[in-house]
Amino acid sequence: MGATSTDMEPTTAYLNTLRAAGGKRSGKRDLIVNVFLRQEGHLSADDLVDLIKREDQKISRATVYRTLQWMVDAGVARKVDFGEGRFRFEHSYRHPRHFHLICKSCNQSAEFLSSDIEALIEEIATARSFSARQSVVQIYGTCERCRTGRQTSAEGGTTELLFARDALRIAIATERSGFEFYTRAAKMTKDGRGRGVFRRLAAEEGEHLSKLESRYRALLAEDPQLESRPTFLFFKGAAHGLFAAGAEQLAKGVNDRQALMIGIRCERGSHRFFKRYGERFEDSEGKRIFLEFADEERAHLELLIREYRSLTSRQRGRRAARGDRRLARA
Amino acid sequence: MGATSTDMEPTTAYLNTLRAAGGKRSGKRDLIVNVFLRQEGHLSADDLVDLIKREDQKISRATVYRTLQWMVDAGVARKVDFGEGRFRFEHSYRHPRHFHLICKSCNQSAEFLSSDIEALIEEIATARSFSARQSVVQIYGTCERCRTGRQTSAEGGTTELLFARDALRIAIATERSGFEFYTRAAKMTKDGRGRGVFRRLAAEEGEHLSKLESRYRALLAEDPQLESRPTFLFFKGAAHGLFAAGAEQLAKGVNDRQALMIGIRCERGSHRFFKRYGERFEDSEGKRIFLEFADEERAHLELLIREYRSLTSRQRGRRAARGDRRLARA
DNA sequence: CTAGGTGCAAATAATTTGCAGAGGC
DNA sequence: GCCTCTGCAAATTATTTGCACCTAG
Repeated sequence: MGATSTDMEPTTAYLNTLRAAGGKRSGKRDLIVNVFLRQEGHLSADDLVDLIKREDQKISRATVYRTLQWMVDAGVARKVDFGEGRFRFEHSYRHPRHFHLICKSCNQSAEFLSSDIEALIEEIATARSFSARQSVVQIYGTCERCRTGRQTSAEGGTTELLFARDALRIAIATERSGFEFYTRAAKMTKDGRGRGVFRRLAAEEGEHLSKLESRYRALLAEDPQLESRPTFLFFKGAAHGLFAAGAEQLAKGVNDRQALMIGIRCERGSHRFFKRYGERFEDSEGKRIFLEFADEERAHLELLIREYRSLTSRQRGRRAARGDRRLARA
Repeated sequence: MGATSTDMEPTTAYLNTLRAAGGKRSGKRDLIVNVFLRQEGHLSADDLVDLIKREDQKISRATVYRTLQWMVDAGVARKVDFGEGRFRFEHSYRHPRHFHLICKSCNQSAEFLSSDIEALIEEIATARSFSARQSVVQIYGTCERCRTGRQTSAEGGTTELLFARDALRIAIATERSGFEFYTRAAKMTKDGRGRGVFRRLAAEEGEHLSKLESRYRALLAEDPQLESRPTFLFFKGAAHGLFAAGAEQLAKGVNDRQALMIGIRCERGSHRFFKRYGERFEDSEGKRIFLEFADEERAHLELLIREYRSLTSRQRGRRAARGDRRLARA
């Protein structure tokens, strides 16, 4: 029913890309694909047949099934199974893989993503030496609306906007703790050159932080209710892991080499996180934010690694010099 | 194919319980249930029909379906959906709810449990004010055997033994860190009475630890390969969370009240964990271990809470006394 | 005797397939 | 003209149901 694609252009462009990729031809397949992409939510094959019938009486159920299969192969659609004894389909355009909350009472389903769960799943697969291609997480139960009767707090909104919002929130939290981390590290580093590196990184993080904050404000302008909508992307590491943990370690007192080490670990962790999610979402604000970020973190990472190498080689040199002196004394 | 129920007695006893609960009568339903319970793994309705046909030619497919439904209602079986377009069934006797690794290549499925994932799922459901009744986690991909061709490291083994093994491992790790925690706490507590409490708890944890260790050895005797089988129950908190985190906090230096507080938090956490998993597994070694444990932790918890109250009331008394003196001076 | 259990065959429901004709390039 | 897509109807697969009959309590 919803049928509100913000604009039609990207859809067409997107389809052309896919048509090329799919390698097959088009006829009224286009009609089916277009109707499908106009919908939002999870359609059963039958739902789609009904919708198509409104525009073309003589379309066959078999064609709809065949087109659905084609869309799945082409990557336009994903087949999802809510245990109803039939499959449903959701489109994947500007819509990353995600998990589901499924209400047994109204049969509606809500979506979420949890980096923490994904990380655990990866760990488990590795521990069992299982090579995971895809995973399904479904929470069955009763949604708020069905339980309380009344409208729930600002449901819905495009996944695209929600993803961008959460991406930005996480990016901001990370930048903030990165900024703190480098500021603190700069204060406690004895080596003059290392101090310079940390200062420079702190400055960069600070600058990027303000850019992100203004981008966040711009995003809020697009949908006044955006801030009150429920979380889509869960990631505990954002605020508490990564740099925050690093900052805690710093507080315990470390030497310059250790500080660099911690910085490297933090940057590597956040680079991985942003890369993973950046790659998941084709052509969207969230993707751009994450990939830019991943790039910046990679640059920092490289800088830190260079600095680490330089520091250890200088230390080795000094140790060698001391050794020479010791030899001379002997 | 497997068909190795360690002993037949518990199955029969179990069925009697259920028959009473189910409220319905038995005929060749018993045959179907028995054949079903003898199998292990995930059977499709059709697999079961084939198996039954071997023992009774004239049994009807419909009866098998009806009995399967009855078993699900009675709690003997669980219906699982691996997205094949049909359902499979697994029995729940001595077999807690769990998650699945599903190999797309050989269609075999392996089981696991992750307390960490479950905790995250609960958190997400709460954040979205969704009341979760049940959740599904499925990892699709390729298993080791299909990938490497050769036999994988000591696969299989009853879920029951695996669960008991992992339950014991976690219990031992927890006791160990609990022991360390209380030993350290006793050392640094100034208040004489509080020190006594911590010492007593340390002694209890130590004693229980050795009991658990001998139980673990006994378990290993039941299946020589047990120790090399893959992990079934994943729980990061076991070693690193709970008491270990508490011990770390202690190391930073705290006063007596704070030490009690930390102890309370740790005991509460482990009590919850053991209760949750203890309740999940009916009539098994794993269940007994976990519930005994939950009980012991609860007792400790109560002791700590009593001590905390007593300490704060004594402090209040002292503060009041100081206040009186101050008033007298004025 | 009577509620529920059982077999058999027919009904559903979701999805797939064979085949002859239509359409794009 | 060739290759693929499409419609239609029949086939397949998984599961359920109506109905007459049977059986345990």
